[in-house]
Amino acid sequence: MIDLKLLKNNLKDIEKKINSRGESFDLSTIVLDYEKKNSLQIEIEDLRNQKKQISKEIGELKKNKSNSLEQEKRSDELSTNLSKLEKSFEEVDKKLNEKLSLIPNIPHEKCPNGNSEEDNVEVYRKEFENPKTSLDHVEIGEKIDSINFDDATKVVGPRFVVLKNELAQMHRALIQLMLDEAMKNNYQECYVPHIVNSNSLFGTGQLPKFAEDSFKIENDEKYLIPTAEVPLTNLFRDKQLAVDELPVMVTAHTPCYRSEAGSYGKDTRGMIRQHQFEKVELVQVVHPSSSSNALNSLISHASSILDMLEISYRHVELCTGDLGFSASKTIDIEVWLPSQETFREISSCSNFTDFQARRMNIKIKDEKEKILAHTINGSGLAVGRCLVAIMENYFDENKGLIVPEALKKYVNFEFIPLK
RNA sequence: GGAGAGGUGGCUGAGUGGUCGAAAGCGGCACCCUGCUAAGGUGUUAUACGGUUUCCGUAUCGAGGGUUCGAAUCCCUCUCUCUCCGCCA
Repeated sequence: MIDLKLLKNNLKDIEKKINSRGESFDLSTIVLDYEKKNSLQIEIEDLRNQKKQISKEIGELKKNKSNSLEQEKRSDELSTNLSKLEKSFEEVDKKLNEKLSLIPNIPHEKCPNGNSEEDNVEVYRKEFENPKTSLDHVEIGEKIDSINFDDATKVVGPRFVVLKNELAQMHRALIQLMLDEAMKNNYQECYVPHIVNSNSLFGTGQLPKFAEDSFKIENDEKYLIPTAEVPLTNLFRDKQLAVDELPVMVTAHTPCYRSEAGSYGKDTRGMIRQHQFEKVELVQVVHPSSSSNALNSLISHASSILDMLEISYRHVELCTGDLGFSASKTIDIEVWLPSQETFREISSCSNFTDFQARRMNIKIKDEKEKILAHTINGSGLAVGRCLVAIMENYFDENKGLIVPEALKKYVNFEFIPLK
């Protein structure tokens, strides 16, 4: 949620920034609604004040056993007027909230302008030498008899996968490695619910606009989580954090469920885009003055996994047109996939400024004042895609899939042989 | 799933129709006093929104509705917590 007062005082500037995302929002009607709401509020409060006074008078009169009919009549009149005004106030307020909750965050000043992925800007690249193969992870999976999409389709449907044998172990080991790394970086490990209520999804910004992206539990206002960002960040909903508790740093491994509505025909091969995947998420709640640095630290925490695994990656700053709804600034970490001869997203690290904090009322208590916190998060990392990256970067066509050095202490084999 | 009890400020806990945004205590903050100081005294201490912004107004006692001139208090619905029983990984 953006700040209404700020919007009112900087309408043109904010409208321009938000519309640089590519969609055209009319923010001036929001400001008009806001002003209308305020003027109604003034009227209503005045009438309520009068009514209160009269009620007090009636109380006094009754105590003295005096007649209070005159006052009761006036109070009735005020009530009639009030209920009319209150009704229109509620309408305006509701309309205003509905509109406001659909407005995305304001992109950061320095966010590169652009319309799509094409306009994202590479800001960093790190390369490692690895064995060369022309096979993609699906073919590699077959060669080591460890990956099966048909079984998954039978059990549930498309966009799921079954992993077996040592590859399934490696998948699990990756989670362990990522959590260990997060804890080394002082994140507190949490085990969190994988189902959340609609308030939580509203808080992080998936609702109301992106309801169709999530799996909803039938006959219940609850959803499977699309990312651990939702339960982790909502741990702090309606909380007031003391300055000396900051920065709050939490992590969790969870499965993530996404309907992938609107991505028909996209990444249909392999396990790049699935309805269910595992992820280790990093979340920070920080003071506004340090959110920019916090994002950088989080990016380096996430990237360190790829440094350890020695797989080439780059950082890409998302342009205004590619930015997610709640984010003000986002750096994607993209990993090298030889089969596609391209870098693919494996983590998305964002600064949400006070946008999520305003939606879920996360505050920081200073000695003097209370201010909204800033929230930061990113994957550290997406496990499925990381496994894909390992498969394609560590496959020796004569030997099998080699276990990256950093992962060896988590499994009891050096490589997965060809079957 | 069945039965019962209960949700009041940072916390404990009074309050069953008016002068209650709410006693008292604890905790916090400010000042004062004081050589036995982990003591004493005084004051202050909720949140949000709005305004003509050192002040004023309105709302908020789990949430929503109702009764009433007037609701923390009465009525209805929902929700959450606790206890007991049942079932169960």
